Amino acid sequence: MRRVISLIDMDCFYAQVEQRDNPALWDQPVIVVQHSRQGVEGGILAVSYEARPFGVKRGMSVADAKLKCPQINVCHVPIGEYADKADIQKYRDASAEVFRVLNNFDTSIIVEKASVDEAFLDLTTYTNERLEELRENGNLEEFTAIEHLPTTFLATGEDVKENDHLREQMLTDFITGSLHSTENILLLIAACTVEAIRDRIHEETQFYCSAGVGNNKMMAKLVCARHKPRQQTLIPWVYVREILRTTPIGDVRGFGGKLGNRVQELLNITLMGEILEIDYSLLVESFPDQHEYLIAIAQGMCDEPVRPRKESSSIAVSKNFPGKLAIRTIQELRKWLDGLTKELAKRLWTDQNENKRTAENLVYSLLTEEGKPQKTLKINNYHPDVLFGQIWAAIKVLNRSNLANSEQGPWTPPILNISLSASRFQPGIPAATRSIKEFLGEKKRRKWVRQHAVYDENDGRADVIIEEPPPPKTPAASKPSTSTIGSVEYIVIDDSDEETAPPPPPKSTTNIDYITVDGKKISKKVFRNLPPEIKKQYEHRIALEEARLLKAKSDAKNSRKRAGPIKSDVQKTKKPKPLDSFFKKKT
DNA sequence: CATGGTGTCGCA
DNA sequence: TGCGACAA
Repeated sequence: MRRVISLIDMDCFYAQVEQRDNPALWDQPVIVVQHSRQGVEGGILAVSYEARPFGVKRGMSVADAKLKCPQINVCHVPIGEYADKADIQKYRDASAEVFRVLNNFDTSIIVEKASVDEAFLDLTTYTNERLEELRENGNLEEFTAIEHLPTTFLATGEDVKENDHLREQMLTDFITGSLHSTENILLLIAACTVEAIRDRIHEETQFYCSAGVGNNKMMAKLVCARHKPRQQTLIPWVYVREILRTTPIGDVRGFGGKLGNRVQELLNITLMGEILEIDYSLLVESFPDQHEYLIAIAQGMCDEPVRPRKESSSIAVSKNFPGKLAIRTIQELRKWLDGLTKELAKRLWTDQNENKRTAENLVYSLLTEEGKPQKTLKINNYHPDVLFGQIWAAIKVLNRSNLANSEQGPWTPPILNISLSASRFQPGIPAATRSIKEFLGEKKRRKWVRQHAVYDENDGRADVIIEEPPPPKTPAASKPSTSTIGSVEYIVIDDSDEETAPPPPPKSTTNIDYITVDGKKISKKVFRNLPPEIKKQYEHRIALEEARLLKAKSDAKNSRKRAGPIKSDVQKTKKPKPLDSFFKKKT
C-alpha cells in the first residue's frame, strides 16, 4: 500500500524570522544577508516574497538587490560570539519552535527534520486511523469539504497557471471522483491535515509555510514548489507520470548536482520522463549501478523512508577563507581555530543540556588547494581549551612551511576552509563531563558573578545562592596536555581559583574609548560612523562593551556599598545582564 | 575573488 | 574512517 507523505517548507524562512522580529517588515521586501568578514557583506540568503517580483534573488549582492529594489530592507545574519563569522543560531531557534508544533501535533505522524526550514511527514498511519474512524461513524466531509482545503492545489500536469476558480473546480472534480478510492481519500485527509498543521504553525509561531502532499518524499518535495508561498499542492498518484514527463531533471531532489548533470549529458535529455524512453542498454552502460534507481525515480517511485528525527546528528561550525583571504600564518590559524572551537563548545554544551547526550567524535577538516584532509578525534571533554589543544596537536603537523615554530610563522599551503563537526552522540551526560560542567560551569560562574556583579544577577532564581561548592578537586595537571587525552583524568582544567573566569572570560577592556572586536581595538567613534548595515553587524558587541563599561563605572562607585554577596534586590535595574558565563549564554 | 554555513548520506 | 555529493 502506498504511503502518504508531506513536505513542509517554511517560506523564505530567514526573512520571516526577521519580519517577526521586526513586525514593521511584514509585507515589505526584505533580504537577509550574511557577512563574510568584518563589515564585508556576503551573499543574500533569503528573499521575502515581496522582493521577488523585483528580480531580487538568492546569492545576489546587496548592491544589485538595491538596484533592483531600492526600498528593500536589509537584515543581517548575526555574528558569532567568539569568531567573526555568521551565526545562524537565531534561525535554528526559530526552527525549533516550528518543530515543536510539528512534533506535538499527533503522535501517529512521523516527523523528519530535513533542514532548518523543511520537514518531511509520514502521514500514512495517521490518515489510515482517521479513515478507520470515518468508516465507523464519520462523515467524510470532515476532510473532503472544499472549505477545509482552502490553500490546496491539485497537481495534474495542467495546473500551471490556474486561478482560484479553476483551483476549486479541479479540486471538487477530484474529490467527487475519489469517493470510492481509498488511495485518494487518504491523500485528501492528508491534505486537510496539512492545512491544519500549517494553520497551527502559524498560530503558534506566526510563520507561514507551504507544503506538498503525495505518496513519497520525492513527489511531496517536487510538488511543494508549485504553489508558494502559503499554499500547498496535492499530487495524486494518477498524475505522477504526467508531472514527471515534463519535469526538468535538475528539479528533482538529488538530481540538482553532478548526478543530474550526468544524466542529462550522457543520455542527452532534459526531462525526467525522457529517462523512460532511453534505450535500455544505453541506460545500463551509462549508469551501471543506478539504472534501476533512475527508472524508478522517473516513474515517481521512491521508497526512501521518513526517518523520525528531532535532534541533528552532528553539530558543526565552519568558515570559508576564499581566495585572498586564505589563512597563511600560524597565528591566524590559531586565532580562527580558537574562535571556532569556542563556538562549537558553546553549542555542544547547550546541546548536552537540552538533549542529554554527548558527542563522541570531532571531525576537523582543513581545505587547501591540495585537498581537504579530514580526521576524526575522540572528544572526551567539551572545554574549548581542551578541544583546541587536541585539534591543534593534530593539525600543526600539517604545516609544510619549514620556517615556522609551533607558535608562529607561515603556514602552507594556505587554508581556504576550516570546519569542525561533532558527531556520534551518545545518550546521557558522562559523569566526568558533568562534574566538569558543574564544577567549572557553576562554581566558577558563581565566583565570577560574585566578582563582577553590579546588580542582582540572581534575579529571583535560586540559581545563584552562594554557598561553598564542594571542592571536587580533580587530580590533574593544571594544563590539559595532549598526552593525557584519552584518559579520563585529563579533564582537569586549570581551576587554581581566584583568577580564572569560566572558559572564555569576556575580555574586559580597560580603555573606554575602544571596543574590542576579535582582539582588535576599534575606536567607538569610528564604529558609530560606520555605514549602518555594517555597524549593525557589530551592534551586539557594542552593546556588550557598553554594558561592561557601565558596570565598571558603577562597580567603582558601589564597590563598598555592597556588603555581602549579591543579595541586593535593591537596584534591580533592567540592563543587559553582565555577560553570562560562557556556556550559560541564553537567547 | 568569493555565496555561505551546516547538515545528511553513500561509498570504498 | 575518510571522502565526495547534495542541499539551496
